Amino acid sequence: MAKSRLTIDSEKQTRILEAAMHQFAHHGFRDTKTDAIAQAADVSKGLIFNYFGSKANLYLETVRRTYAKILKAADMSVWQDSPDLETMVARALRYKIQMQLDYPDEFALAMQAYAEVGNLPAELRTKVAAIWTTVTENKVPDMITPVLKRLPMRPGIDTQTVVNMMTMMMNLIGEPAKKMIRDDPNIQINDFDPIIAQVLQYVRILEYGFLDPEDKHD
Amino acid sequence: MAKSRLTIDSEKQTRILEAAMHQFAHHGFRDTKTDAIAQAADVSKGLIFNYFGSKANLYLETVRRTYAKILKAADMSVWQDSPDLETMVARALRYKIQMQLDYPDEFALAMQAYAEVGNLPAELRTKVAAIWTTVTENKVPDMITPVLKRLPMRPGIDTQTVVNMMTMMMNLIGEPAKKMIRDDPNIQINDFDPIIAQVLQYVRILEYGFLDPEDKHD
Amino acid sequence: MAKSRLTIDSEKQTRILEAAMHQFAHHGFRDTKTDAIAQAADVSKGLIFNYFGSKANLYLETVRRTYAKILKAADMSVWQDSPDLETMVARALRYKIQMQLDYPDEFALAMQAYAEVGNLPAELRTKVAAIWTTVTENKVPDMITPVLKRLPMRPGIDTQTVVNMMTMMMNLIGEPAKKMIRDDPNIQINDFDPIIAQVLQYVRILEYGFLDPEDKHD
Amino acid sequence: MAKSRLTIDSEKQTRILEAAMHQFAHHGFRDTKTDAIAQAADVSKGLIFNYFGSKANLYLETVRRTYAKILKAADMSVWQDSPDLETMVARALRYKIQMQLDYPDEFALAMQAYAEVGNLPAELRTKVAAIWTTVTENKVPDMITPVLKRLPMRPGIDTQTVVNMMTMMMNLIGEPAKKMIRDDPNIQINDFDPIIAQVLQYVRILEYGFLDPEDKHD
DNA sequence: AATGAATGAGGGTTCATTCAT
DNA sequence: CATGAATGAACCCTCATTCAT
Repeated sequence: MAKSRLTIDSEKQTRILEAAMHQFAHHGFRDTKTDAIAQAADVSKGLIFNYFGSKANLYLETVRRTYAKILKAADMSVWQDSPDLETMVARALRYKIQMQLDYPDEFALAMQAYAEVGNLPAELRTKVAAIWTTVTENKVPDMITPVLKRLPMRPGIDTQTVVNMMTMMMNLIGEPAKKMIRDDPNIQINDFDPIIAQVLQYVRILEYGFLDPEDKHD
Repeated sequence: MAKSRLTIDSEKQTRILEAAMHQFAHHGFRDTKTDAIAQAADVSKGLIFNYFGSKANLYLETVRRTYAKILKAADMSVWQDSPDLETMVARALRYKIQMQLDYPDEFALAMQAYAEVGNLPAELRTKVAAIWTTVTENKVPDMITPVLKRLPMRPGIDTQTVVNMMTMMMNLIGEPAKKMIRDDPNIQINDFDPIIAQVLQYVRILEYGFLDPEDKHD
Repeated sequence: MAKSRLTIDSEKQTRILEAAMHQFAHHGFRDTKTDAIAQAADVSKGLIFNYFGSKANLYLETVRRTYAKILKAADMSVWQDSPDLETMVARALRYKIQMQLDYPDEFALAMQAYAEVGNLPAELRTKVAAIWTTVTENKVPDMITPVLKRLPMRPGIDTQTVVNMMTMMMNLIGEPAKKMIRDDPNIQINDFDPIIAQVLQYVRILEYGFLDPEDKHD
Repeated sequence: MAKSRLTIDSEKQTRILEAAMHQFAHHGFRDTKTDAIAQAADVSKGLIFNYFGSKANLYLETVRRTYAKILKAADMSVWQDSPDLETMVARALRYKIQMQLDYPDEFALAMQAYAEVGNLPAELRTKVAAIWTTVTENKVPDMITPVLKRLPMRPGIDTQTVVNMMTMMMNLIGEPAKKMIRDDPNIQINDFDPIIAQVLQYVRILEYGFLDPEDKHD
């Protein structure tokens, strides 16, 4: 029978996870030192290993919980009942950026983790990838499809394809937003209007195409 | 008169660069050990330093040459005179995948290097970024704009925006293609038809939009 | 609150410093291996770096403390109130040799450090030289001048010149004494009488000259 | 029967020894790289090992020949028939400095070798020390004794003691002279007058003592 | 004989992990 | 349970020495 190894002081555990999130987000897995995490969490280095077993496992747990936290905090319903697609996109993006402002470390880690999957030690890589799969497949509800369903699609268009493209476009803001937040931590939500507008342009092209239908050339 | 430095056995140099390419591509900079490269290249560790000075410099040189090799091999003209946009995209993608089949390690490294720039040691990061800049700014011709120029654009559409979107769509195949090649090294070019078809769907949506123009709803 | 650095086990620290002193004294900076120090101190190599940061810094610290230790132990007053110069010199030399017997490694390191300053890596050289300067300028009192002041100097003789010569003569015993101690670790203080007598001869010549004043030749 | 291993190109051998002398003189044994010697001698690194077997042996040979060269060049008779001791010392010092100007590398090596004996690898140390012993015991003629013999010595004064002291005093100029030459390679012999004068002061004290014989105090 | 490319043992340093207290 | 001092495997890089040509 497995004994319940350890009594965990969840306050300390939280401090560790938060410190880990911050460090991993900013330095990546390899360049984050357990020393730094321990110091930031005001906890002994030993405790980290007591609680999480290894640096790799701490990383895993940190990533897992970070995704969970983001998903939990996200209230996707906000933009459910938008009058049209562009309004929905605009709302969704504003909401997403707002979350990025509210949870900068969480988002930074999520993006960092996603970016560095390829660099992780093989075993860790697999597990992180697994988290990613689980999250996107089971947890993130598709908010786009319902909206699309209410729109008249051109015959022959596969809805899933459109969803994919929409998703890509909406994910584009993540990186520049991170940069903007890093450069000016006091930035306001309205400062992101230009990049939102850019995405809206993309969306408009998705809707109507870039070709001129009037032009009957050849 | 004393020679400036060192006579280089280009066969060994090639072996080193190839081994380095392979290792860096699969483990990234930090997790690649000079020992492993030496062993893979069937060369002593010392020689690597004789030839390249440092691990960082070997990485740099490997990346530099890999980009150069890819660019040199790429004959962008192939799809220049396509009858229409979709044909061009199809040809371009087939060509790109063919190259990825011909140069799997090169592409893997290129993608890996691009992905891990953010995690490199500061000094190295700068230099790799510089390579990237040089390559994209000076070497890679924009093959899309000329084709677009011959097409009737809807009023109000910014060409650059369309180019960006087209580029994104065309870059999508890289990652899945890498995976497919890794999973089955004997894969044939035709096996990629489905993902090419997928991209073509994306392109068609970019051209015509996904909304049905006939449907005058509300 | 987090401690600034590291709790130091001063017993281990002492062992390290002693081992370092011994090794550096006998092999010099370059040829002393941190491995050897660790082994001699019965401590892991890592700990040396935890405590001292680098081999160079360990050297510096070892030299610094060695000088301090010698100076602290030295009670210069012993020979202050000697009836005459030769008695003072004899007492000073016996005292110095006694110290060399009590602190053989310390003296060996002091001499080695002094001798190898010129061969140290540039940065280290500067710092060791600085220690040397501090010690001689601020710590070592000039015991000779006061005694000389009480003696009638021949007109035209510069006191500083005499002090220099006296110092040289008194420093002569260091090297042979070290050798004698190394050859026979159980050597007694009286065994050094001959070399002390030798120095006294030198001193007597300094005092009275070697020329016969009676001989009015040509 | 030992075969005469190798035909030696004595021109190359000379170049090697000269380069070695220069390098060893300026960087010491450990910090001199065989690469640097080979390059300076315009000879392959391999040849050095063919001719001298090892770096240590090259060092030994270089030191040996350097001492021999200095001794051979020195014409000690120059100051033999001086009217008095001080004139002899002055002449000897000027001559010595002149040689130091003529053979800067040789003297620099001699001094460096003497200074770094303690730092040499054990085996090498022994051999270098042996050279030193041989040279001083068998080769350097005592130029001072004859002069002293013509002077009236105070009763009870041991001639050898005086010789030792005279030698010390005369060796003092070596180090400052080296420094001066290094600082200004175009320095002239007369520029050394001050330090020669200083030594003469020392000599005068040796002759007459620093005590005032007139002062019958207490 | 001469070359210099190639070797690889070793050295200083880092840092995840352990374990005695 | 918590600590953090201690460990030591690993890693990059240097350079004397070798040896095929």
